[in-house]
Order: sequence, then structure tokens, then C-alpha cells
Amino acid sequence: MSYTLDVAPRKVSSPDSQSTLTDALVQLSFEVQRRLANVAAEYDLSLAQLRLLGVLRDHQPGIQRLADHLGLEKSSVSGLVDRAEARGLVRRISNADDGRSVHVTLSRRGRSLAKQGEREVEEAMSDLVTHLTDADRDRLADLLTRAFSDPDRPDGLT
Amino acid sequence: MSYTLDVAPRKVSSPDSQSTLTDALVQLSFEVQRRLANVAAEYDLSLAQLRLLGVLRDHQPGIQRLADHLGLEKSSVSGLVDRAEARGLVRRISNADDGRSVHVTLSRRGRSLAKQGEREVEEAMSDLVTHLTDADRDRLADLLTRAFSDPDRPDGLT
DNA sequence: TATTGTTATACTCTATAACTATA
DNA sequence: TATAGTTATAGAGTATAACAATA
Repeated sequence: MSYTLDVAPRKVSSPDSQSTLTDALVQLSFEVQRRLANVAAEYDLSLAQLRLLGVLRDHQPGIQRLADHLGLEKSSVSGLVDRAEARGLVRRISNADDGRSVHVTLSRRGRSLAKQGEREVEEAMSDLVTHLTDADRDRLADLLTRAFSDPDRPDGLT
Repeated sequence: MSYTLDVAPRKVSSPDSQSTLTDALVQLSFEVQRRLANVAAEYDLSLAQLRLLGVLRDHQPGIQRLADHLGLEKSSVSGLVDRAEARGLVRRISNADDGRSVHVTLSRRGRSLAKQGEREVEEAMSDLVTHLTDADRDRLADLLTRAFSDPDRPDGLT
């Protein structure tokens, strides 16, 4: 396999372990994204919209803060929020402490979708590892968590 | 953490192990996709284009076959191939066995980019697991490979 | 009739650049 | 001046539907 998502074996004499891991990671990422998009589609949402709702479950950030967190430009986020607002999923609330800024918050409906979506995502991910034993799942979670323990990875909405 | 990609802890009393695994998988998928997009951007490609080149390294499929493999509509792939062709990365070759069909093939330049891209992707994935020991990396590759061993998962370009 | 591919159309997502308002 | 947000513009990616050519 390769980063191509191929299942057919590459014509290469026994791939080294790094390329095996690379293929597994890449393939996994596409499969997870595909499943996330499917969950979103069940609610007639795009993946970007579902992700937005998920972020807002625990935060009421401004546009720029949201942009930093999502790794997007603020203008992109402005549009994302526009569309979500037009669909009644989120609202812009003015920020009492800073007249330039806003708080993006979930509407009642947005919150409901976020909650249902999270459940569905959990189910979709559970299905993905259905071939693993409980112990293996814990091992996998542990390995992935540790792979992410790099303190200089940019993220966080804290 | 949640499927939101949050790093900030959710206000929940010790999440169950499924949600921990869910979060890890979702977070990983976004991070891998981010890195893939970065590699693509180094060559002024989108992730979709890089993925297309990767697939074509070992295959010369028709549009429909490509669509099945990528999980896209044939019209979407037609456009994807249009843009890649306009950039001199791929070519449509007529199929001698079926006048309706084509073979999508890499150009010399496309092949070169695909090769370089694959190297870069391997490096990017290697960086991602830099915190894991060699043994852990093998374990991770094994777990992911086994998670994917579902025979009814749709894929394959064989 | 069924399949392969293209085209027309529409929408989402994203970025860059220029702008307004506030700090 | 610097920051937060919006708007204008452009392009990629994707889907649905209708179409043409071939099987």
C-alpha cells in the first residue's frame, strides 16, 4: 500500500517499516475523514460545519481565535460562520469587553446537532476498530495520544 | 479532548475509553491531512491532486474506476483530471479495448512529483511519530493495519 | 438498455487583498 | 499603529442532472 490509499500491493521488495506506518497513517486519515463526512451528511452538514459545531460546544471564541484553532484564515472562518448562522446553527454575540470582537455561540439547534453528531462520530469510530480487541483499542488510544504529546504542536483553545 | 480537535479538557468526569479513542483517531486524521496538504502545497498542489498522482503511480485507470477508488463522483474526477491535465501532470489516453473509456496516466513531470511527494509524505509522517520508540511505531503500524483488515471495506483498484 | 465520460450548474470551502471600526 | 472582523474576488473541489458516444 502507499499514501495513495491503494489496497493493491506496490511492486516493491518488502517495504520498510516506515513506509508501512506511513501508509497506515495516511489510509487511516482518509477513512476517518470519510466517516466524519458521512456523519455530517446525515445532518445535511459539511465536515467543516460539523467541526465548527464541535468546537463551539465548549467555547465561545471570536473569529480570529477560531481561525487559529481550525488552522484557517479569518476570512474563511467568517464565511463558515456566515453559512452556519444563515442555517440557524450559530449566532454572533457582541463582545462587551472589545467592540471589535464577537463571540460565536451555538444556537439551541446547533447545540443539539453538535451533541447528536458527537454520538454518531463515536459510533463511526467504534465501527472502524471493530476488529480490535478491547486491549488493542486501549493500546491504540495510548499510542496515538503519546504520538500527540509534542508540546510545540500548535493547537489549543485554552 | 473531543472530535472537535480540542486540546482543552472537556468538562466531563473521566471520559470512557471509547471517547478517548474517538478523539485520538479524529485528531490524528486532521493532523495527518494537514501534513499531507502541506506537502502538496510545497509543490503547489492541492491534497486532491497529490492523492491523484499517488494513485496513478501504479495504475492507469479510467475515470469511473478512479472515482470508485477515490470515493468521488465521476464528474468530480473528470474535473480533477481536467485540472491536472491542464497543469501537465497527467494525460488521457484512449482505451483501445473500449471506445467510451480512457486511461489516465502520469506525465513525466507528474511521475516525478508523485515520487518526490511520496518521499516527503514519508518524512512528514515520520515526524509525526517522533515521540514513539521504534517498537511502538511497529505496534502502531500493526494495530492500524489490523483495524483495516475488514474484507468488506470498499476500496481497491486491483 | 447500460455504461463511460463530459458538460452545465450550483454550492461549499478556502485564500489573498482591501476595507472599516475599534483598541 | 495594531487588531478584529467583513467584503470582494477568485479558484479548487464536490455533487446532481442532463447529455453524447459506445457497448
